[in-house]
Amino acid sequence: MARPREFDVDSALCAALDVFWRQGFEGASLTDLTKAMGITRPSLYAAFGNKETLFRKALDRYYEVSMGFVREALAEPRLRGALEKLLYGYADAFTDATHPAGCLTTNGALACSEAAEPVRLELVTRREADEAALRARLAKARAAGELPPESDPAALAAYLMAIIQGMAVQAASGAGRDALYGIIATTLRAGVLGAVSVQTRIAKSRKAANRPLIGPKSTLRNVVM
Amino acid sequence: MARPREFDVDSALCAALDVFWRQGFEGASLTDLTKAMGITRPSLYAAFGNKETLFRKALDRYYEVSMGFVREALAEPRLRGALEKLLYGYADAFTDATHPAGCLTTNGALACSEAAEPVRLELVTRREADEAALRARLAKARAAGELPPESDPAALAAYLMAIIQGMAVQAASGAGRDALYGIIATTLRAGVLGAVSVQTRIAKSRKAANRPLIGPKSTLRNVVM
DNA sequence: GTCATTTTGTACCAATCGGTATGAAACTCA
DNA sequence: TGAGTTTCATACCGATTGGTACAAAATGAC
Repeated sequence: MARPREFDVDSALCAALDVFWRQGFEGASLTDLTKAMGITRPSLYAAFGNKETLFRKALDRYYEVSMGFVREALAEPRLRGALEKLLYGYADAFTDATHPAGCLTTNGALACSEAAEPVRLELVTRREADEAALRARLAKARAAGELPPESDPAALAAYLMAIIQGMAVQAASGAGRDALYGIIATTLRAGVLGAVSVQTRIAKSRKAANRPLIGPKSTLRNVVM
Repeated sequence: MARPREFDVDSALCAALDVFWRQGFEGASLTDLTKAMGITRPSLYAAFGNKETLFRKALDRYYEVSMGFVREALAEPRLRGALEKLLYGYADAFTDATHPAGCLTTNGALACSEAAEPVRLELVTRREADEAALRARLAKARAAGELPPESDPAALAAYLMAIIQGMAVQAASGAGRDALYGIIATTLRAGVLGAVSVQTRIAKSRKAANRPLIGPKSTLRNVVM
């Protein structure tokens, strides 16, 4: 009943996502966007509203596609597996050769002019939601006895998010996948997961001795936790 | 022999620094800058060259003033003291109420348009230099026996820089000083410094037993390192 | 006071910013 | 073959971008 559009909305959005990812919200001009998307300005505005709504749709797509692993990582039954999948998933996403380096959520608008403030706040909200999801997973792990009762899921989540965001910064600075893997290895060896693995060993010895999961604190655990 | 300038170059640069810190290089317009500095555009160009050279001078000042603690932190004789001063110093700088939140080096230009690419590369270089200095300090600590010989200063430096940059992201997102202190506490309790403190305890017991500093590895250290 | 020198404010530059008006082109339905 | 509807390309909008030309104003040297 009318003239059909000559471009694919999905692939155009995908192209816009990459431009925002590489240049940030303010650094991406409409000329950059339309050129990458292969469409004209009026087509962009008819299909996506304006620059800000286009960014929000690109952000949704980013979470669906590139951050899809997060949900399934957190759904892992054991905490150690969940955190490993989570951290390595982020490292892979931040250094995926088919996309710009780093993280859209940190690249998009860490600091910006007053005009882009709504976008910045949206990204802050997303980061907070990511941290909340991780916090919930850690709380669940503590309830399951995978973390000692005196551990603080909020503090651990903030710590892990800092490492993830730090990896995002380093990836945006040119760090390769190997460098990020090294950071994760250090984290897993000496950090929170040290406690987790110790806890796991304790749980195993408890199981072998047929003792309850929740019991007196181990001196070993006190050292690392 | 000529008309004297009516503004103080230093305080004007200080004002420009805060604008760049809050809005990033691209997000700070000349109108924003001149308004904050209290000078006109020709005065700015006469005194500072152009926008990019102004940013570089502001960046130098940032390192001199707000990052001055880094040098003295790394100069601490013991590694534990050095890293504590370093981490808490960054947390304080990122949440100093007299300046914008976060870190100029990450806020300035993580992702940007092609026009700002030289500035972005300058910031990448600065971050690399910061990491190199930390790496050198860790290598010195390993040579002094404060870290086990099999530890990797490069990996540890990348790990610590990730935490620092992650704190910068969270501060820019509105996290307060307490939140950053919590991240540091988690790092010190479970992370690299766990190894350091264990090592220190081992060294102390060695000293008490009048044994050499470098000896067989402790099983305790194997757990956390 | 006069000159040379530098800073100041104003007013401006071309280029680009995000966003649109307009009319031709392309489609479905009748 | 129209009528109706939507997308397309072009050309444009006012506002803002980084950057300057220019002349008045303010100084020290003579």
